[in-house]
Amino acid sequence: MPHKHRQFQQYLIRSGLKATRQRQLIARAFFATNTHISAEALYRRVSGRDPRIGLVTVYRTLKLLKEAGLAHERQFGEGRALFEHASSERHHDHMICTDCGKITEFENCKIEALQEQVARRFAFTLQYHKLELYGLCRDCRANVSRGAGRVRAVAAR
Amino acid sequence: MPHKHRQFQQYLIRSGLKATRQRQLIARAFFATNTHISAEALYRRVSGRDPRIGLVTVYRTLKLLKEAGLAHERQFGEGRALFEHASSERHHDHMICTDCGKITEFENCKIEALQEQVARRFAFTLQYHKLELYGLCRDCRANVSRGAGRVRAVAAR
DNA sequence: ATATCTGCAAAGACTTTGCAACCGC
DNA sequence: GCGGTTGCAAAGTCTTTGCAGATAT
Repeated sequence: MPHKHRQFQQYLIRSGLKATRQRQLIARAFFATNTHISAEALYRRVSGRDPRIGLVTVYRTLKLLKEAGLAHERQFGEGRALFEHASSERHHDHMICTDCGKITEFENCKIEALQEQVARRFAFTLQYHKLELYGLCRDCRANVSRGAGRVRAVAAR
Repeated sequence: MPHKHRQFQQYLIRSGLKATRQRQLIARAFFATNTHISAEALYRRVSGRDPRIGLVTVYRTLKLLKEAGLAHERQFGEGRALFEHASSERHHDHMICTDCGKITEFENCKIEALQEQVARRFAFTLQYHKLELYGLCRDCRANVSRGAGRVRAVAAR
């Protein structure tokens, strides 16, 4: 997807910033992911291609990607932040497996409408919301019910 | 409310732990709050009564309160954790003012039912969820529309 | 050429842990 | 007295910042 990468380049130019080798590499690695990724995990990926890149630069580039509107930062109650593509996708919420850590996205208009309703009742001006469902994903549920020796499949972190 | 305090005492005894002066003071101060409070803020409150108490002891006592089922720890995307009474209250969600930080609790069965429905559709076994609505509370909304020089009323932190 | 970047190390915010002195029971 | 506790300091985790040398335009 060179499209997002071009958007990033344009953002850099527009802002008088430089399209350095590191930024290109980090942005490309980020756009190549299709799930939520931590700064640390992204750092490990780019380290494979250029071991001299620092974790700090990854943090700084993720910040730029957010400013460019190309990345969202999410806090799922664990310590660290996870980043996902922003692009043109619509709003969505998350379902997080407490066993393997897998994150699934979903959206539900009815829930959103009810949220608006609740806010109205409290004379609250809704700006944004966060809805996270925690539980066992299909696979982990199967493993548990099978009583299998669960291997905690830790996702790329 | 000496009731919760007694529950805590009983939990300590049952667990072979000691009801020290510090624990009693911290628990009492916690039960005396009626809102969400950070470890730091609670520490400042007990410091007023006994300046020799350490922040570490506050953290440790909050952990005990959680284990006793008397406190819940919440992460609202900011850095630090906030603690609230658990007691016998039913599940509820939160509405957080992005201006003054005020936290309002609410519950809505219809939303909960829809969450179950979403989970079912993904063959996901729901364990718990987190729903947070962010926006302007009634007061801050009024201030903004009035164009008043907003004073960011920072809650006890 | 020069203003921006990088990477290191260090700092910062929040929370936990190691340890010697201390104190309920 | 014994074993749990405290408070200090130190460590740990995640993220940001200061700075001298490096680099894009």
